Amino acid sequence: MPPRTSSPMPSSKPTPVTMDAVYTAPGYLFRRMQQIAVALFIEECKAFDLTPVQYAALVTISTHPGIDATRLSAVIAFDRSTLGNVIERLQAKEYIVRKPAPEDKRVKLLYLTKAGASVLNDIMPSVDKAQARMMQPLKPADRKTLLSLLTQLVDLNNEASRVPLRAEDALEHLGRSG
Amino acid sequence: MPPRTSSPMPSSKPTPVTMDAVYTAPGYLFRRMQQIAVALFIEECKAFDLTPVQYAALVTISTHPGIDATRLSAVIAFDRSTLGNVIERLQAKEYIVRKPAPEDKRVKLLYLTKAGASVLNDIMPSVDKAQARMMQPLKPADRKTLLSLLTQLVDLNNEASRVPLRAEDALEHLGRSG
DNA sequence: AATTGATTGACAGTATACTTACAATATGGC
DNA sequence: GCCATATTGTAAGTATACTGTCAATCAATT
Repeated sequence: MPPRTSSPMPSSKPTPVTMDAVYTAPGYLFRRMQQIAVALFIEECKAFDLTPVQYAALVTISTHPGIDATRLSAVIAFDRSTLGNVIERLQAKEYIVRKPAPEDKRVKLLYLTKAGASVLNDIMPSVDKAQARMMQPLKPADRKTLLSLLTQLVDLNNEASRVPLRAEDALEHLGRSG
Repeated sequence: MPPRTSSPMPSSKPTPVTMDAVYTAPGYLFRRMQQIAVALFIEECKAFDLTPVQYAALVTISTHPGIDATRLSAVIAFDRSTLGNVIERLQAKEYIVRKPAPEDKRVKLLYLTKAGASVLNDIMPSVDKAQARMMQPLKPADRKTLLSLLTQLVDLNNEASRVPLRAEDALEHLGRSG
């Protein structure tokens, strides 16, 4: 972060504030891009009535049938409480079912229904289109650079988020790789 | 987006899904980074009880005293409805006041209070620290590259979001630049 | 076996972020 | 001056995204 003024002298006066304090902040730019990403996803996928979060949950349940809610939250770095509502909605749409785990009465295991597998299969091209659209304005080389830096940054900052990604830990017992 | 399988033959079978459908999607990475950015902001600024959105609103009201809610939403690309709640909270904390506009009975103009100006001045170093922390894991050259690409991408995708940034339009009548 | 501590799913509460709708008010064309 | 249209703030409804807390359950230690 560059200093907010070019004044070389310490001063007791309030620092003059400009909109740069917002517009050039990485946090603001990430918020904008997330906003844009969600808007494009919803637009491309409106025929399917699935949100980005619901899509990520469906993908994960598809690749890890029988996963429980807590592990699912760790695998996609969602908040556990938030995920409860997401699961309810997917269940209401009959895209997933919950079965009690026989060996642990606390746990409910998650499985795709036929309708869930079908919608997941059908929505894929639209998801890809949305993902492509948000990167489209950049030159291909710049897209690669951005994606690479973003992947690094998310990985290196993993512990900073309240809900760190714990893919490996969470999936140990399932004997599957994501 | 690369094809999801290497199968050269068309097939009626469902496409096999892997977690790459989530982890390598730019939209997922933007969501993660936003999550991380908010977490770092809250952590660094917890002494001030301000959220990132409330901070951005305060900065804008500070640089554009007498702005109204609709214009404010355009300047920081917030949803107008969402902003209503944000303004209420800032008002409850007595960081801003709303005064009816004399020439238009619909409009309420926004101004910082002394307490608002004070908290904005005081929180700045913590905000800068949070912004620096989220980029810290990258090498300085990579930080610059990422920030540049991100700025370009947000700008070029502006119209894609439901609430495009309209800084200039919104501020024409105020005779100020942000 | 009984207690301690951790885990799981659920719930309440706050804060974004969007949708649609609506009443009050302004504005422009006529 | 009047009327269709647009704007402003507000509200209700949905969906994330987090904070807590809690009861039920399980596991680990004594």
